[in-house]
Amino acid sequence: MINLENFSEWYSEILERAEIYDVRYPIKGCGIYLPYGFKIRRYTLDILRRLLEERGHEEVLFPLLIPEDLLAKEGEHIKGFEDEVFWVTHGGKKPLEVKLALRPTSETAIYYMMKLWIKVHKDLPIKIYQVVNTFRYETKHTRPLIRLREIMTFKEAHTAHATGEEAENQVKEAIEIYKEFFHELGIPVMVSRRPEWDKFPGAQYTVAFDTIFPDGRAIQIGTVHNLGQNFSRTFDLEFETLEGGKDYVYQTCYGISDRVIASIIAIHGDEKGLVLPPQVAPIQVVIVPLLYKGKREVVEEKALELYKLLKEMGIRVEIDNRDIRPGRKFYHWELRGVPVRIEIGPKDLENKVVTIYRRDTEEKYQVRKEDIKEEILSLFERIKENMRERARERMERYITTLDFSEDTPLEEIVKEVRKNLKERKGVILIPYSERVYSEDLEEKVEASILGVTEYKGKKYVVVGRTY
RNA sequence: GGGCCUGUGGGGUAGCCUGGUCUAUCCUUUGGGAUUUGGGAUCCUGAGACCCCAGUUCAAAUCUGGGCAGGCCCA
Repeated sequence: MINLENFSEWYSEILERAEIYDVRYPIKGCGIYLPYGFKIRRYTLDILRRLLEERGHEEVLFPLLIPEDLLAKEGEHIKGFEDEVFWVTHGGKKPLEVKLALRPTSETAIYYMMKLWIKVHKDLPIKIYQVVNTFRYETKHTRPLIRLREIMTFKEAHTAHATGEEAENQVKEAIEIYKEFFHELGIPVMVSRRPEWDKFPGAQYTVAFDTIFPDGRAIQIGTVHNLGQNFSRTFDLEFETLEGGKDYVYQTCYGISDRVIASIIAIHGDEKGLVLPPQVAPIQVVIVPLLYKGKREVVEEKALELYKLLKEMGIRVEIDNRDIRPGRKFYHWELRGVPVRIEIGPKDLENKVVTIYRRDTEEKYQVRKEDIKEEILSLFERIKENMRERARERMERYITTLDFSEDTPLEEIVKEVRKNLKERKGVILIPYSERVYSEDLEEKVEASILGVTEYKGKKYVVVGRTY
């Protein structure tokens, strides 16, 4: 129904037809979350908020504008962003004395304030996060929800700690949170430490989460940074230690963006449209009554009864009462990825059952009326599990492991990697060695080194084309 | 960063080369009505478009320049 061969085309068609995101706003890289898309976003963020708050994070909200001097304070950091900052230069007709940046990210804004908040070790740790829009003046191709000029959803967490060890543990916690988050969404990920040349500007090191899209390109969907004392030194985040001395705080930050929404769509979707994990589906169950003349009222009544039952269970349920043919409704809701559809018709009433259709496997089966409650709950679990498993398998097919020895000539490695990238797409894993782990190799194979990762107990360099 | 291409109702298109026949084609969408309903029904009747600015010309959807927006290829 929708061509899966051309991912790019499939993706834009889904966004439009499933009413997730409207790309037609007249500014490059800026679009609109439509109600349906917005709900997916909200339920996704609900999960993330829950996971963060369970582990002691608190939500805050910082201003969009950052004065130039503040943004420029950390040398390495600003270098990483200066070419892509949007500037507010005027107030009305008057030029501003200090230009104001639309935040490309909020480290500098937040750390300026942290200085006011931190005096002694008892003020630590601080674990805060916010969900905001950020801006990057992208010159390359923008892509809806993947490469935006206005990133509408950026969940950024920032922490400050009394010791390096604590910060290190915080990095681990963040990784755990994100792992759990992606697990909930059924999005398979690879976790790797980014190479020096590709880490977050100003960070000591960066750990990144990547998944692989159906076209075989890798995409970064989460990052965790250990900032050490880089920022705390420039922002003078000094505190009195337990022993009465002075030290600068140790910081971490980690972020998730709109790309998660793009991933939910891309990773699980099929030729019929979206397939949504139940936790983030705006409508979890849709009831389609089959209205034959003469038997209309009975069916409608039973549908309403069922609706009330599910509603009481806290399920997001709707009845589709539109006066169009059932087939049309089926396609409509399948396109939108509704996980479960329940059909009720005269035949079902006779047999005291309902007909259930699950979106992920496209199976249809009957359930006795009295078993519906239990069935739906366990079905949600089965759907989650199945989607996760299927996505994992799909990604595995895009992971190619190559085996080289220390004396394999570099040219041969390059040749093999290029060949495999071309034929198999996805990512190529090369046994770790220093001569391979260099920017030089990226140029030779015309792809990026995502980093170093553990895979099936061995250490590999991960290479792939990225978004 | 360099190169190529495109812009017509909400979406997809025909027309553009060779200006006039355009009151702009077809599919989809959409309002109203009839009929139908276990996988995209049908009929009747309405609605809806030449990206923006300037230029050439008696005349521009069509030609020229610029802007904006989008797509593709190479680094």
